[in-house]
Amino acid sequence: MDKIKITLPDGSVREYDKGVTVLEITRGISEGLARAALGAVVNGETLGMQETVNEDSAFKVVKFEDKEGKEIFWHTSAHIMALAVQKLFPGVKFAIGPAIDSGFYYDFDTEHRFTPEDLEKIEKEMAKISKEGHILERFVLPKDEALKYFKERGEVYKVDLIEHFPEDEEISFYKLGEFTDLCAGPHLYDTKKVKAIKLLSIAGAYWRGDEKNKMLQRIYGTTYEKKKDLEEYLHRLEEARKRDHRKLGKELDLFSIHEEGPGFPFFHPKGMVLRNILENFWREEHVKAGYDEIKTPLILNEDLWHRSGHWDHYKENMYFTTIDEGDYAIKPMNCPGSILVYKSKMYSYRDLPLRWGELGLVHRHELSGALHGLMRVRSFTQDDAHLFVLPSQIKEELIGVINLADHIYNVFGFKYHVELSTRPENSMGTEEQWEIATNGLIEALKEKEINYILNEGDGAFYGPKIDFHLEDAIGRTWQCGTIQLDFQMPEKFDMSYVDKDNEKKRPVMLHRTIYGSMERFMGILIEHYAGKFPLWLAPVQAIVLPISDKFNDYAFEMKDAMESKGIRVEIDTRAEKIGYKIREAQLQQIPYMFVVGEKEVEEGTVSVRKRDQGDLGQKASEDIMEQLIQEIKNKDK
RNA sequence: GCUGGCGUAGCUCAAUUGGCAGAGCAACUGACUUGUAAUCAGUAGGUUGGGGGUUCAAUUCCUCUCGCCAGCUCCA
Repeated sequence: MDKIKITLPDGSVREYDKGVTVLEITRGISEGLARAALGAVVNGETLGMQETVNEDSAFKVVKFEDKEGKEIFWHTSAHIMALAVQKLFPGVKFAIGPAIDSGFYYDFDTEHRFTPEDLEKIEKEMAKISKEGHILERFVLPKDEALKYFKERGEVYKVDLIEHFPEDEEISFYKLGEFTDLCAGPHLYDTKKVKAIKLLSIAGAYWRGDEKNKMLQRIYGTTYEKKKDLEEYLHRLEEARKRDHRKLGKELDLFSIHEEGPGFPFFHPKGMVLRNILENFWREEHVKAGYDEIKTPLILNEDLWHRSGHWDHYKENMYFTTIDEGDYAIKPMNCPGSILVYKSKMYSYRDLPLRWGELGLVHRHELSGALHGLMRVRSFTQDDAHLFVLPSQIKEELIGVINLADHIYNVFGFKYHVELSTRPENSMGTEEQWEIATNGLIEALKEKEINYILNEGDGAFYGPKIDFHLEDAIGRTWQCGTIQLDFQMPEKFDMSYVDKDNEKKRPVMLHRTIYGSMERFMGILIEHYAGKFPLWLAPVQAIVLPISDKFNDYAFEMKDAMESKGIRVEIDTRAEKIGYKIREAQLQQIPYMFVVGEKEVEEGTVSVRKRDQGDLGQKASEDIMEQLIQEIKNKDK
């Protein structure tokens, strides 16, 4: 294996395997202060670092994988930005400034309103700081001295942070020029590497993320060592903007959202073709997986929502109405409806598990600022299902749902990861019930050998959940599927089945979605494919393009032949040149274009042109299309 | 909801210190009858998101309101 040679400041040379990024080398010094190991050289290049060190250790090399290396780079960049802001805007108070996925931010508290012009000024100042090559120096203070340090300087946010630290902990600081920050590190050795700098945006953010706290001003930025890498990143941002489903939804005429109904999307004919394909596919897969389908009403009386707990836990997100002086609510979730279906008769243990799917339209009053195209709306159709199972069937049924989700995501070529959310503060039920439910989910995940991220306290009010987060083509993730294990609703609604021993017993309820919602899933699909849908999803699969109107009759013949085979085909008979028609068909991302002119009429064929770029996919209709093309071409042979 | 920014033709965007609202594409009409990413000519299209105010005069300044965008919070 390739080795990296590192020359340490004392002249000694060490070798490390390639493939790890060695960013930090530390050296112990006296007086309880840690200082930079000066000038470690890796493959001829000076590296830097800072890290906690005790007096005994001569050197400590901390190896970072790529991701952590970037974090360090951006974290140092945040400090550079803070120093620049301190210089340009004296009196600014500092909150926090971490690295994030693709850069960093810092939260500031100041009367001054940052403007785009300010960002340019700050960028310039940062470049200057970078060039000057300041060293980041680390030192520690006991808690009381650390508090005193920031109190004297009026840094209320730093004081607030330190007050939450344990009493006996040493507080670590990093000093960069005139800017000294509370910071655990680690950092780059100096500022020289931060060469390509771009501040991206200004936004509001609450202190500690709590909307009751003061709103601070957050500046987002990103930095790279090489200008080329920054340009590549900005290019990727631009590409992401190009595949924004709100833009493509308009261009491809799939859906629209109007001022008359913020958060209530309208689906156009082509959008409905896509939506219906998704629904049909969903139904086919659920029949195979042993599901039945139900449908429950949108409006149900208020009393039901009191019983379900939604009144106490979800009221602020619900819409209400009055009918004949009675109080009603528009459903924000489908479960109570499903429960009423269950309660309409008696069940034997032999009837369970019941798996009831429902494409259920729900309405939720989301905050106006949260609305986002199809991804976050106020009315949406969940591809919901409720499973009523014996306690002994929990694990098996959970695994069944996980398998179904995995299968469906694979068809679309989505990668995904799973997150587990546990009991929130404002929830129903006993500690014991929550533990059993949470362990049930963990066991199913273990059995499937699925790694997951834990979100403490993020569960639904009636039970813990696992969420499936899908990754789109450019690496962003979106929460779609969810599985929730619920002991509360069956109890609230006194649900039962009759067991072997002739005793009435309580079923367990599973809530789950796979697409999540038709709307969000469509939004993700549009961005995932950048509008270049695989053939089986394309709203228009083919278009017939006559060279001139002399060939219209033949073109219609071809169109009819394809339609009779179930192909979604259009025809463009306008008096335009063929180049113009092809350009339009290409912009509409139509997978197949069939050009017909004199030659084709004579030979009884069509000339096939495939859409540029975009995988036509492997599912279903691909075969039919190819077969059809062959049939037309071989017609007279 | 909060902080900041933005709303001009169906779309993408112009309009100097407040001084006659414009262009390209799309649409429509006509000509052209076309061979693989934009044929030519013409026509029409606007209470400048909405209300109120300042002014001789408001797309421009002030104010309220609605919507959109980014972020926070929240979430399928």
